Amino acid sequence: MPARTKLSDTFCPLGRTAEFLGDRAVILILRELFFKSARFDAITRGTGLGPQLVSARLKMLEQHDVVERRPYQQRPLRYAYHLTPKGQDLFDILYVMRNWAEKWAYAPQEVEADYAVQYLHRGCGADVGTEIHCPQCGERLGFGTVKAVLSPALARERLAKQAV
Amino acid sequence: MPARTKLSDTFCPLGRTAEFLGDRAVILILRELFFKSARFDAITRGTGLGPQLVSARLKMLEQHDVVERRPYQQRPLRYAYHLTPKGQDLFDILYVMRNWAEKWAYAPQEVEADYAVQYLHRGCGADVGTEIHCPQCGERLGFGTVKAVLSPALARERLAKQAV
DNA sequence: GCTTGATACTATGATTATCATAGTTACGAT
DNA sequence: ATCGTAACTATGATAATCATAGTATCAAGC
Repeated sequence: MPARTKLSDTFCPLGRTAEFLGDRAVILILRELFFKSARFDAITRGTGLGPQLVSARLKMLEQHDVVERRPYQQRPLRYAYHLTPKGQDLFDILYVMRNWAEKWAYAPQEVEADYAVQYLHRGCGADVGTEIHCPQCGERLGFGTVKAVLSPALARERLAKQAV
Repeated sequence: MPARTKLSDTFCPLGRTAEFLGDRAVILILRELFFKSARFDAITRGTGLGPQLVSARLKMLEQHDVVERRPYQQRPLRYAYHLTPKGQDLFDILYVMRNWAEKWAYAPQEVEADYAVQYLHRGCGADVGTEIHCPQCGERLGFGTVKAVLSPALARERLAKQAV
């Protein structure tokens, strides 16, 4: 295909995230990294993707400072991949993706357990469930429960795109 | 390219979400729908994508029961696109994607406002910020704060993939 | 009644991303 | 000296995406 349209120069934060998280390969690679599969072959096997794709994406993620390549042995020299703080903060996104699938996208046969992946909060021991909550009042957040206020710059950008 | 590897028949909920959310076009289209741009041309212009792509993705999302096509006028007959409950529950994912970008992926020039999009909880009025919290103790959730417990089926699947 | 405009798409050909498969490099071990 | 392991790179086929243009249906204006 022709070069895909550039999205990263937008005031919309979601557009910028979509630019590189809107990619099956990236999501799967991040999953492996969160599961502590740090080595190239483990990532390749865990994702089922070809090595060129994995290689290309890891390089890209490294450039974006999401992933860091560190040697884990000297002879022969071998590198493993680790999440940077910026990459670790992507946890929220993968966590919420999991939430949605546990509720809506069922596995082929299902189910021995309530969840395919159960998450327990290390701090208090609670099962964190599949919802997100308001930090102040604790009520469930979701579609319609929040009001979006656009910055002037983003509002202008959106308006311009709708003009004919 | 050859048909891409099928991901949906996995016990991993994240893999199933990645199958169709791991796509720039889908994320952008959902953004427009959450912003109440329901009509085809509004979606096309708002995303900057070609009409064939938008058309193909909307059909796909309709098949997955994420989007619903409803007539908004009779003559000439015209349809608009709306999120189903399943689609509305994707809000959490887009919300958290926005959180990450507000913190890590800056816009070209920045910044007139703290956030490009500020979210206020309709229930209590609070700015919901950019973090997610434990529903029980209210502490911040993130990388390392939760323990993942895999179901037996998913654990077996992961083990099988790592075998040589 | 003929043209213009709006809306919602579909069709075409060029270009590029991804795939499966195989090959490469560097070393350790047998 | 060959085999094995780990981490990739190279190649050619195929499919997805893009820009651009075109189709279909009706309303409204001249």
